[in-house]
Amino acid sequence: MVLGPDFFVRETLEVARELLGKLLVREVGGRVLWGRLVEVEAYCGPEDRAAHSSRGLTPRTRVMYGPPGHAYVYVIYGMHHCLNLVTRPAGIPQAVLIRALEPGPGVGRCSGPGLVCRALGIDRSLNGAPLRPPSLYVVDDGVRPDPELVVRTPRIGVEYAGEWASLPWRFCLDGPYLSRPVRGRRSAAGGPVERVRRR
DNA sequence: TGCCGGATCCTG
DNA sequence: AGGATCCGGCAA
Repeated sequence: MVLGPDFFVRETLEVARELLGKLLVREVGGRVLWGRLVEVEAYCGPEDRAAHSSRGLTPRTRVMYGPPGHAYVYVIYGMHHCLNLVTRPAGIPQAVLIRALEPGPGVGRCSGPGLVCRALGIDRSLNGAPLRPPSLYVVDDGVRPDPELVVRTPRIGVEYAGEWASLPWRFCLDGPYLSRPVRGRRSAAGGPVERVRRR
């Protein structure tokens, strides 16, 4: 089933946790691209100093202040896109950053927020778009992730956010598709994970 | 109007 | 370890 606003309106940390294992689906140019969500981060503005919305309502953060179940897409470092899914009712500027997917058939490497957008053909034209077919949406296919594999860590790349940086608001489904390995865990073989060939 | 840093990725 | 590359936010 397709997840709608009543899924995304809830507590952002709860939405983030429950997004693990769901399918992110992108339909573009007659193709259906998808992957299973394995890494997300919760951004709980405006209090959360790591969240873009901690600076208040601006043209960029406008979508985060809108209703739940919409895409917030922004450009970072001048060359990459990052996809967020807006949570909470309108007026509460929070969202979940999509950091990594286990790619579906024919989909390229999706381990990292920029790579997710590259692999699924997501850019700023989707900023503010509602999460529903036929362009971009999230599907629950009934597969429940093994709770043993769910790991929480601090968020990536938000060192500037002071005490907010250390909160365990990154949610991972442990495995080979994370943007960065989870600390304190080893691969099944016990050795270093083989570096995936780049493209 | 101008400057500066960034929720990144890739190569050396 | 550093470069690519540009937009948004803030100061002036």
